Amino acid sequence: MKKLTIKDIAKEFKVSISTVSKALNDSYEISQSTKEKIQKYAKEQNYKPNFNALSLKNRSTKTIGVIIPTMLNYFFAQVFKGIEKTALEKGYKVITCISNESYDKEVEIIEMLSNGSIDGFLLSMAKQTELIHKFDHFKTSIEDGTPIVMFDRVAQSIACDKVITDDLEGATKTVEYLYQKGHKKIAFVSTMSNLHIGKERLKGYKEGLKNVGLQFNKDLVLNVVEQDYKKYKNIVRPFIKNNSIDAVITTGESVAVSVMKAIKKNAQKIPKDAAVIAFSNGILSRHSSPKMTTISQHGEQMGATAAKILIEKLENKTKTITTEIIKTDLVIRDSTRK
Amino acid sequence: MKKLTIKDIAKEFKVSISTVSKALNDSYEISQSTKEKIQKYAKEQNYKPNFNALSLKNRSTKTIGVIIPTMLNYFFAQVFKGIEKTALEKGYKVITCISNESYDKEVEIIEMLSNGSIDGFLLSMAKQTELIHKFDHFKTSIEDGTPIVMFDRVAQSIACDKVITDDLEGATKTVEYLYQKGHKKIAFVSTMSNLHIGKERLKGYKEGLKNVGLQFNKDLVLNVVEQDYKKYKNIVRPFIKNNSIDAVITTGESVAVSVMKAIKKNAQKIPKDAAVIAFSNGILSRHSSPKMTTISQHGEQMGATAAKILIEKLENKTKTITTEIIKTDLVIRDSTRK
DNA sequence: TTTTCATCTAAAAACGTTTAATTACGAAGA
DNA sequence: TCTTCGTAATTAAACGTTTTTAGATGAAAA
Repeated sequence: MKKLTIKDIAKEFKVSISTVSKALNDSYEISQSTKEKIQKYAKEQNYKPNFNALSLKNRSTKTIGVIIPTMLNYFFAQVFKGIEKTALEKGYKVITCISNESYDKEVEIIEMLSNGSIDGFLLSMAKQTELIHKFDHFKTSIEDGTPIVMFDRVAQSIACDKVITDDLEGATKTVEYLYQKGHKKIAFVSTMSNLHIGKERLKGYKEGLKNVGLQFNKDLVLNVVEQDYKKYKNIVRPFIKNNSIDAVITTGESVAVSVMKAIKKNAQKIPKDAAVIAFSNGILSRHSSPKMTTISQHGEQMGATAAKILIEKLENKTKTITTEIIKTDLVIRDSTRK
Repeated sequence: MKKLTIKDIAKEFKVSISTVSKALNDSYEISQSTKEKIQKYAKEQNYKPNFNALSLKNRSTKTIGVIIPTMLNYFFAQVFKGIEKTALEKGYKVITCISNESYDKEVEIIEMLSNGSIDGFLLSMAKQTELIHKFDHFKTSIEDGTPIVMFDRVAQSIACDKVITDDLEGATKTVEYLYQKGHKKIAFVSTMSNLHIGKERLKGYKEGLKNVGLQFNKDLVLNVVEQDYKKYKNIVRPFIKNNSIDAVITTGESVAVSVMKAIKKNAQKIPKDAAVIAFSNGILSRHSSPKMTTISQHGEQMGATAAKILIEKLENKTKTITTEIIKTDLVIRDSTRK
């Protein structure tokens, strides 16, 4: 019933607790016979060293704090999968908290976990935090000796390890790909124009246009606010109707679905008359009709990389600060010409 | 830099550590003046009692272990959201592990966390566990004093608290609803015929038929294996083609999309000629065309309920074992007649 | 026989807390 | 004056480990 401790084992064999501890750790100081019987007994009784006692002693919890804006998003869920898997492989547990895109929640979580619960943080900023640009909580944590590795939505000005996707190049390459397939009027629809990664994608779009010799036309850029996906239609439809577009790049799959509907409504065939490509990792793109060509982001790899970097830092294998860039992939499906 | 401890504060004021401890806990044994100056200082210096020391002393970690089959699933992600939110509100942290539907992983996780890392478990069984029907790891954990609350995929034979959805009634009501809208040939497509909840849904379907006086016809039941969603088409299309169906209930949204496509292919209009209703919480149903009518499962509420039950148990407010049933809701969208 | 050494085991301190038991000291009551 | 009491503080033990330091025993060396 009650958990077995080293003390109980000591009593069982009428030896001191230090003998038991050393026996279990296979110390040279302990005779073979003693070690054997103690180890055998411990195994039989399923003895497990108490986690809190160990953490207290070692001043290390083998636990990582993860702060993620939401889990109701395929990309972040993928990142989390990568984190959890890698952490477990390396013997680390994961305490996961959801910031819900709120700055206050983020601060609260960091506060709460800064009492020796965890060895380091893995986090992606809340939207609100990025908008109001308040990063003191991150700085404090790092200064207090709790390292942070940021992923996807990172704070430029904070000196810490980062893992990001190559949003810029992803967009650039996509424009080039579309141009190569014969598209000339390529639109860009963004649901994250206020976020850094949104800006990067736009920048990449412009760069792509320049690379292929197309003129940038601000009328072909549409910014919609995320969340109210039901309203996408009202904004997207006129945009498609009023511009004779032959390709659209979107920053997310949800709005891409709206775009596809609008294109069809506009009596254009996909991909014959107009192609659609979305930044996405979701399931929507795989089930839409036609199935969507996407710029895929390798969320799991991002999570795994971030976890690896943090753990190496915690185990003092690295001193330097790095920014790892995860490449995007163009996954060709049926919303683009063959 | 280094974390402030009670000892440091004691040194600062040249008092004993117990005085500091009592002062911080506002004990009557300590004079007002001493309490004030110590509390003030602690606040200024942002003192936080060490988590591991506390856990060791109190034999309670205020931490919950969550074992979830996957996060790449909107329903489970919703459940997790509910868990995390409720836990945090009640001052609990959450260590989250993904079983990936694997029995071995599940066992490994329970082993790993059974060293005083957590006070209790919140879990939904891996598919494999349910199939091979091996529940000893659950039993052991409970016997060793670590309570478990199971959600959604629960082990009938284990005596512990459970939170489930009313799959049976959800299906029954749906059949009745469809009948009332004039449907007579109602099919049932399952992606989880081997899981208990799958069986419940089938049972509910049959019951519904009986209630409205329709004959059960096994030809109208289609079982497909989950996962290979790309292959759904090959199985679903002939099924739709060969049976003159006027309504379909599916256990998931992914296969429902296939069903809808097959119906269209079969030159039937949705919902005029055939209606489709899926058990689902996902985003697919909200973005499909037509938008799907669903039996919605309240994942967040399920998570919140499970967390609440576990925490009450941990804080000794409850002794009894309960099974909480979360009702489903029929969310009417455009794949059913008005 | 005494010293020295090797081998094994035990005691004690430490990690950061809380709390029961104890002490110190001055004021009030006898 | 002596006892009793109340207040404010300290000491010590405990939670479960690891690790440093110390001790015991017996055999080999002198």
